[in-house]
Amino acid sequence: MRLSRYFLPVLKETPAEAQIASHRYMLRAGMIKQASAGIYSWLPLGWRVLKRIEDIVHQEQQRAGHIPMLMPTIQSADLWRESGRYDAYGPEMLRITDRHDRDMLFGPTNEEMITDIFRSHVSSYRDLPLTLYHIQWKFRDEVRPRFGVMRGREFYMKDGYNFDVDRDAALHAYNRHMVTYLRSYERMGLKAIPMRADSGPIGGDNTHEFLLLADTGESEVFYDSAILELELGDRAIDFDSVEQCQAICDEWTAPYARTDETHDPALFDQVPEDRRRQSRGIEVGQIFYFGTKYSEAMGARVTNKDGEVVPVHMGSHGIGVSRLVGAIIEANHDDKGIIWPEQVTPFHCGIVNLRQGDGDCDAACERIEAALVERGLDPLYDDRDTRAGGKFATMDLIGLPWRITVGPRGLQNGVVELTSRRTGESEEVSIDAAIDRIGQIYAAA
RNA sequence: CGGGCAGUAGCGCAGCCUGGUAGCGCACCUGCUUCGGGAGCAGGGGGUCGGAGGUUCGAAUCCUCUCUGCCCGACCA
Repeated sequence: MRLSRYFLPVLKETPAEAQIASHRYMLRAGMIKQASAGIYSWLPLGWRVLKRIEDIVHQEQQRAGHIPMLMPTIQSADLWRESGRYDAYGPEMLRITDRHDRDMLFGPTNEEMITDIFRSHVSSYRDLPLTLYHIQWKFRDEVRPRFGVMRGREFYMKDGYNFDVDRDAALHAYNRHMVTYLRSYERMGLKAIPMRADSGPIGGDNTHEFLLLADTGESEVFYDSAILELELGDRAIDFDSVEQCQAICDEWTAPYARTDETHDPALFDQVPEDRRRQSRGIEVGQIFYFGTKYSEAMGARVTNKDGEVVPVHMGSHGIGVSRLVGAIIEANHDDKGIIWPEQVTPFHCGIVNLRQGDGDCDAACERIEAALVERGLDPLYDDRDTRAGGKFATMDLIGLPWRITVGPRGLQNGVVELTSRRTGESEEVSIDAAIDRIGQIYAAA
């Protein structure tokens, strides 16, 4: 993509309303524009990151056999009256009336709707296990939205629902989700820690939330630093294997890790002192097993092997996709701007032409751009006729992990500069070597 | 929902106290010079001062109401 033809409205100055780094940088980098409190338009650069996160979530869910679908944003109040949550949810739920004076709502979550779909079409244990999910916009009318997309009213979330014949099967689904979540975060270049949590209004007795360590997090967290060493890597996982999923979950839940809601100082004291950590965290996902809470209320039953009609055991699982964009920035930035992990970066590499209009520089940049595109990568070529300083500042702000700088001085010696946004380290290499290096970096990631 | 603050050009702000018909920086447009970390000079465009009512000869400025946004708290993915 050529910057001169793109839409990247960067701001030199920080809008007054933005308090935390991710919000400031998302506005300044032209990723989002506020539409009203807690509601944002996603401009092209922000949209790219959102989609990359979404892609990873889709891939990891489907790898585990979970089935994608899409439910509407607007729901009928009737379903929510059945579960009893129409009254229980309170003013956080945005209630809408249509032209026929019917009560509607903008969905804050989809347990009722998915349960309705399930009960309409499934009646035998033979059709289980079943896990359906979608990635869709949600709305919660927060009293006080803040921190940009980190705590918006409208937000983009993956929410999945498992249906199983009994508690054991549902607990395997729970474990399976924990594994898919761990892998998803890892693939985004993040260290998210599963922590025992409160179930809140969704209900249920088994729940973990996943927290990203960041100073601006909303939760106080306590953990054993040993958990930071754990890595799934690219190990082969059989998601049908109860034992393997259980083993991975055991591994990740063995070290102490809790939020202030469930913190137990006595247990924490048993962690060796040099490994005790206290910090702040951002919640980027949560998994629940809640048994038959909704299936009983809404009559989602199947006939089991013994011919008995039983309510299905369910769980729900969420990843805050739009929130992750902000959370990743909170965990990856410096005083110049964002530093994207390679796995979610909006463009793989920036190309800075220091002397726009110079035949050699233009040709070299175009050659680099074409070669990277040829390799299936998305470079962002800053071909604007502006000075070097502005181009560097823009690249630093939008945080592309790699930058190839092309100038007349280097070209005379047959080299360009390859710079890491994260370390700031630069090296002078030939054009071909720069292209190869970028290619290799992304082939590995 | 309690407490606080703010709405003046796309963004950041001054002007308001002490009423006299709107200004600065950045951004934008034109020209010339410049060109490896947000250039310089010259010229130019853009605002019914959030909205409604009131006081006054006259309101960005004073008064009343209202809308919107932000911060702290309670709440939350």
